Amino acid sequence: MRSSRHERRSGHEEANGLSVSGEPRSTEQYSKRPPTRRPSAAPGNDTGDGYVDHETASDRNPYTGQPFSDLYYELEEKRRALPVYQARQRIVDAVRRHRVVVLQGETGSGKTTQVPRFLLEAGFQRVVCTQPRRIAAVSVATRVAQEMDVCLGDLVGYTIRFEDVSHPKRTRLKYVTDGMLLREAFQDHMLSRYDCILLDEAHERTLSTDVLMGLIKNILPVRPALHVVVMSATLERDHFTTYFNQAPLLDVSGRMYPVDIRYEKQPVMDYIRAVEEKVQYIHEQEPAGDILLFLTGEEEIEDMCQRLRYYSRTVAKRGLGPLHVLPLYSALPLSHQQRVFEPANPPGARKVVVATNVAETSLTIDGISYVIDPGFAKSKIYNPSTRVESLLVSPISQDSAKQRAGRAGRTRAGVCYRLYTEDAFRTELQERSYPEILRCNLCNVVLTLKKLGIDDLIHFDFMDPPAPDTMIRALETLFYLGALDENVALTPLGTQMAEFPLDVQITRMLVESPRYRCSEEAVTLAAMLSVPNVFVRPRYRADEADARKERFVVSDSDHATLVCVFEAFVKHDHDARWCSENFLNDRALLHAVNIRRQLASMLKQMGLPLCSPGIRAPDRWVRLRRCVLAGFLMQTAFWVRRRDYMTIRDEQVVGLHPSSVVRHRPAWVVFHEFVLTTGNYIRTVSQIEPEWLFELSTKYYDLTEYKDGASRRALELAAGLRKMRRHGTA
DNA sequence: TAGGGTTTT
Repeated sequence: MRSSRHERRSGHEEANGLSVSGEPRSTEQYSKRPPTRRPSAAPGNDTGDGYVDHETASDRNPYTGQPFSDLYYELEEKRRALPVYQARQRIVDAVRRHRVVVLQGETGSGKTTQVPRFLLEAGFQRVVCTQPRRIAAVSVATRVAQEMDVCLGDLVGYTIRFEDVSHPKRTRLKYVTDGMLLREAFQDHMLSRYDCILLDEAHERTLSTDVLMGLIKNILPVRPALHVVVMSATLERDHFTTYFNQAPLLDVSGRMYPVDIRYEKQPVMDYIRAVEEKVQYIHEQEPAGDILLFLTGEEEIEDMCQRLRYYSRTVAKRGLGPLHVLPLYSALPLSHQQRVFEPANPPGARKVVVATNVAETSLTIDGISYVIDPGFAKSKIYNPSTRVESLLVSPISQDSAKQRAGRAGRTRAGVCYRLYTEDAFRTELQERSYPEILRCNLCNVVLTLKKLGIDDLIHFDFMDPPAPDTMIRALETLFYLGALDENVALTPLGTQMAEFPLDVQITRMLVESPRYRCSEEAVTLAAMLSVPNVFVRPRYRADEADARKERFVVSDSDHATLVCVFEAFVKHDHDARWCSENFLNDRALLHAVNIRRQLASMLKQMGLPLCSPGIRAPDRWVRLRRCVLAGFLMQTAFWVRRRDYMTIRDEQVVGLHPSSVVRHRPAWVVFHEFVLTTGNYIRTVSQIEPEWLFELSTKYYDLTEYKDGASRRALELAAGLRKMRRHGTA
């Protein structure tokens, strides 16, 4: 096969005047093909319709002119065995014939690695394929480059935050995170670099993919040569085809093994106990095979692991093999996460992976025979009336349950135990999960859309339009932050703010920071506020962890404390051991180092000076606290009683979160976030002086805007105080 | 005086 003679690429496409889009294309355009398609570059056999069939290709790589490597032949064999390979002509034909095609297929069908390549080989000039996760973009691009026997970063590449392994001209197939493609659209509203865009894992409905879909729908009519493929898991629905005006649906079934779904006969009262019993049942009654079970969070998982390890010790006495119990959640150190991919220890033990939703989408563990699905997950919800985002344990969707079940059929036939009744599955679980865009505040989405040149947000064609209240809240916040004007138009400040990959309040703090002469500190803080909590506090060593934290404390500011932690981390050369001794999460801190570097270079590019009062300056933290207030000006609270504060305007009674280092109950604080857990808490707070509020010269603290109430009285008191100080009487 | 699912720019 590989030695068969190939035909030189004929002029077929030019001859019939058809481009891949089925639209006339001038020869001038056609002649702009990159060198890889020159006849001398020896491409594969043209099957007569413009599709190059590498089955009859030569033993020289058409893209490099080099002989193929041994790895190439090995991978080529595997690739041809993929289900999607059989459908390649069908896929190419459909994409040529239609502007948008929806392609469904399970993980394992090979759609992510193969479809973009089919389209490249069919003659598309620049193909981009989005992924929701960085790690997927990297690993898929690497794989495809290997399969095509080309150097990664040349013909095939990837672009993710902090890492661009692509060539501006030579890269013709690029994998990117969805957020990254959205960023690219900031510079190039029409995404004119690409003639083919693939949105992969669209069923996950990430914020960025949703915005991209809306954007692309806008672009399609003005870019007649653009073709789009929306790829998703098979979830039996026509949501995408409807949204894209009856786009054709192709199904590329994956190589899935059957999964036997077993329901409970009666509703389960205590799912934790039911999970434990189900593991015991499987271990004692069912054949060998690893178990994956889903729980909602770290604490639940660590508890369950303890229980199961205890059980494992007891069964050993009864002559049963041991369990190898492994937790899996994203906050777990990477080395611990890796353990779920290793063989069971001792050999022959039954592996039990106790996981959060990471195992539903991000991490795929092969060799699972049993899935236990209690039907719950934590999910973020946003309440626009209180402006609070919170995590809530809630029932999963039918789609999510299907995804979980599928995890048992990846390498062999499996069983999924659903710890709820079949009736509950049909009547109580909603069909789909709420997409992210309906569950979070929209400040950044609005800013992004404005930056993309979309002015009419009301008529923007979201697949699922967000609630009007949420939209209004976002517009209001952006207005007070100075990003939008009275006409809801982007201000110069807003244009600048949209560039930053940060929450809008953090961005505002950052761009204000040179004015407070503390931009060095502000950049550090911005990075620290953008990563997960750096303080580790294991339940059984809580006191020890608290004692260690004391070393970094600046007693009137959690924000300043975070800066101190970061600076200590840098001083200790990013040392992982130092982190673990000090109960700090080194992964989060390293991430903060990267973010800080990126932000500092952005500030420099924008001509915003990096300055600091110096680490010994007595007013260092005062400046930082004022600067935080400049960004988080809508998030202040005043003291009412004991540990209780009241938020300004909304007048919610909130507690100071117990993790705060601020203990002396200052009259006014600025807070980073409002969390709803076992109570209402404000978390990551700093003391502020009330007169700073009026010095912000913002409408937000204009007393005439306040009805008579606690907020007004608190502000009046503060204003009175200000007057008294001015007259030297206080 | 406590709990944070997952991901991205």
